[in-house]
Amino acid sequence: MPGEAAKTVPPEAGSTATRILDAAEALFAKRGFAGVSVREIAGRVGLNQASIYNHFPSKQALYEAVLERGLGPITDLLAEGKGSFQSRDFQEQLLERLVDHLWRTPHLPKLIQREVLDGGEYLERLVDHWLTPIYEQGTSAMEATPGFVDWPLADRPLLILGLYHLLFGYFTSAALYARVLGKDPLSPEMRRTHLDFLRRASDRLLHQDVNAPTR
Amino acid sequence: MPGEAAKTVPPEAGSTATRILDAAEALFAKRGFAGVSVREIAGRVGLNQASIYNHFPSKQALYEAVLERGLGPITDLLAEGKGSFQSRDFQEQLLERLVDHLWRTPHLPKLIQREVLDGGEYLERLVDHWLTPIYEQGTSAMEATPGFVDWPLADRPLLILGLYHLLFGYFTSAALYARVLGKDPLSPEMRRTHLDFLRRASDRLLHQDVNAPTR
Amino acid sequence: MPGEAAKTVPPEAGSTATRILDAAEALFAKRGFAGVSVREIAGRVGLNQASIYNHFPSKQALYEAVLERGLGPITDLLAEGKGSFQSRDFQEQLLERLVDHLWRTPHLPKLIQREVLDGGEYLERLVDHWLTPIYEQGTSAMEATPGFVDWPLADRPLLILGLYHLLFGYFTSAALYARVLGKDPLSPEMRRTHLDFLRRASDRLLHQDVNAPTR
Amino acid sequence: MPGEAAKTVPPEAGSTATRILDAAEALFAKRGFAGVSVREIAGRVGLNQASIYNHFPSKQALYEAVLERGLGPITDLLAEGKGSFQSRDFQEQLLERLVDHLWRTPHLPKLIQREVLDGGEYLERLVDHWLTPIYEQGTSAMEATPGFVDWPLADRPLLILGLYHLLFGYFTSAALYARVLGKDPLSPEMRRTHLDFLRRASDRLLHQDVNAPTR
DNA sequence: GATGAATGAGGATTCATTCAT
DNA sequence: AATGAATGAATCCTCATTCAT
Repeated sequence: MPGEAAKTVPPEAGSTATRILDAAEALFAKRGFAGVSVREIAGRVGLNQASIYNHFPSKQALYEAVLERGLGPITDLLAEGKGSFQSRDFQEQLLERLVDHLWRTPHLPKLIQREVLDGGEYLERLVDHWLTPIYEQGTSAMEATPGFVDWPLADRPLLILGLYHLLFGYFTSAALYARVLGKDPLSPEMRRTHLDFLRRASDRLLHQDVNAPTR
Repeated sequence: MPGEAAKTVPPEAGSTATRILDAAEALFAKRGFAGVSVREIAGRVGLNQASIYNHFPSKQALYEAVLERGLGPITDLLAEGKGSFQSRDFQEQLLERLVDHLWRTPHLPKLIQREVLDGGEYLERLVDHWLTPIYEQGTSAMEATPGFVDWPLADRPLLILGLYHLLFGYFTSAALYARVLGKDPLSPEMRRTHLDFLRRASDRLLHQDVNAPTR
Repeated sequence: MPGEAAKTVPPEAGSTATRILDAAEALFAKRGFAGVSVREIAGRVGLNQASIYNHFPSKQALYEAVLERGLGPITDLLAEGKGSFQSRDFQEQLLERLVDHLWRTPHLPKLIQREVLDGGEYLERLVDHWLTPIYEQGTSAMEATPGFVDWPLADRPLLILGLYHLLFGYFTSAALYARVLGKDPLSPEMRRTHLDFLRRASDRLLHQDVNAPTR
Repeated sequence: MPGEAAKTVPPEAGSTATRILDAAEALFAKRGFAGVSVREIAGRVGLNQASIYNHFPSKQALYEAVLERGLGPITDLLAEGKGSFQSRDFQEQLLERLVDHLWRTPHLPKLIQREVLDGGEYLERLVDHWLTPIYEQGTSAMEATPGFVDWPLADRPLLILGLYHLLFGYFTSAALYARVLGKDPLSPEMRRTHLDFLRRASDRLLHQDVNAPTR
């Protein structure tokens, strides 16, 4: 998108390590691990290249610190309501809070999507240790949701991941949305539209008593 | 990152240029433009790095050739039925043919997603020259679909892009699916499940007479 | 010693790889592995830094190639007369040929001494595979030499290694000799003196009927 | 290279400066000036790299302090008996005291040998100001030793330097000895063997009435 | 006296690209 | 069409050193 002109992280914005993480997060999200040089990250923070290594032992470690920092709140969010997935209210609330968080950290979905595309090993750990438990618990909780059990068993995992794509896709494909919609998808006024759409879509997919034949 | 099992493109598989494109497609899909070196592509084809330049003038040009080759059939597919989006039969058929094509070229969605994440300028051209016209025509055609006009005006673009994510996400996130499902998402037996799921999901989103209050 | 002004290996002197080896040998001998940069080696050969890597995969590999090339002839020399150490004539001849070789490759002893000082692993392989067998065979052959068996058993290994130091020390300490002697120790006229000295010294240590009390 | 077993200089062992010197001596001996980083020296002493500069103005100065501290006692030893070289008793005694000193500071010969190999300028000063006078005085004193004057004039400097190699070589090549002898050359039980050998060897080279034809 | 952070210079190595063969 | 060799620029990272705290 616009304004590629080297934005600098303002010097007052938190500790040096935090400012490095901020700059790295933005850059890794925009161009991926291989597409970003340590020099560039340092430049954004107004540091010499070598100074990065006073805060992080390697580019890889910095990358992982970025992921860690970004993913923590999300897995927390999910883990938090471990026992209450079956309540529709909770589901609504969770959706709202997730959307909220993503709107505040729009780099995050891109980072995750890049990690997923790479099949990176960090993803592996994340999925195994955090997501799978939550996923399984969530799934079993959903068994109580009428609209969910309408779906064939085999489709249910795809449905859940589909919901994930519906949610994350908006951010990972912001560039595409911008082009197609003709307006900035991250503008404040799009936020409500986005949430409304997600509510409606998940409603149709999850909470409807469906007798309609698939054809 | 892992899984480097040096697959070589077999010498008999088409012209040298084609074999280069094949190797490049797989690698660019897996690791992105910046994450792949010309040397590595050449290695996969059993060529010296210099030889690549007998077939493509630059790495960038090779990358674009890969995109061109991959995207052509898809835009053709879409452009083909320019006038007939309003028929539900056609929509069903289009979905089936798209899924078909993607199953045959599973690298493609990854390439596209990377392009989208990068906000690459190639994407720009593609969207402006090809997708936007089709998108607009498709949208206006869909106005005849009852399940579609149930959606608020503002949501409709999001819905269409959401369908895109539902479809493409399966491939872009193959690594995630593999981990979560515990089985190879590209195995032949998953194919039908995937198509079934897509049918059911688009059905619910598009073709249902919905009176259910969104809450 | 004199003339530190970047001597360049003349372009006509053999293949590029050989010229790299020559330059590297001289530099590694003079300043050790860590004290020499690839850039400097390349500079001496009149090459760009990167070009070195067209001929050797790494600095370490280049270093080992230098050792290999230098040590080969010496171990060959030793291995050659495997069965004939007991003949005094052969011993004389061996000494002469060794001295000859070292005078032609005066960098070599320095390289070896540096490797010995480092306790490098290359030395390990060399000693175990090449030197130890020769050493053992040589030792047992010497049992027939009267002047040798005069030495207490425990001293014999030290004696052999002492002879090695007498021989190699002249080259490893060339700088010291230059300073102390006040003349270039590698000048042609010193060569005979050196050989004479070695003959006389080994004679006294090895071939004398000694009854003199050690004190 | 191997054997990095991070030995730390114990905190109680003397003043900080001394502990730095100890750590630096061991490391410089093992890997040479260029092969050791200030960070590593600091690490061994349990200090931050910057702290080194509270005690020594530069890496180079630290290196020279190490040499100074190590070489002082040796040149003292030699200078001490300036007038009494001609006595055989003194020679014996000197040898014993030298060996003694070296066994207590086995890093020293390695440091010296590295300096010699480098042809370092510190060596230059050392040789010119200290060694040459002693060497000349020693030589002229030896003129009274019958076994010495048996040697041709031209050989005599080589003989003296040869004795030096016999003595120092044991320490500079400790790694080689370890490998060839199959036991630790610095173990206490080797000490006597070593001294005995040196006595016997210098005896044969220096104190024998030799009529035996060199052949 | 100790240290965390900063930095310019330089370390080895890889990059995409060119060119003569 | 293929390649070995060459190269300038860039890669990540380490170096010795400085300085404010």
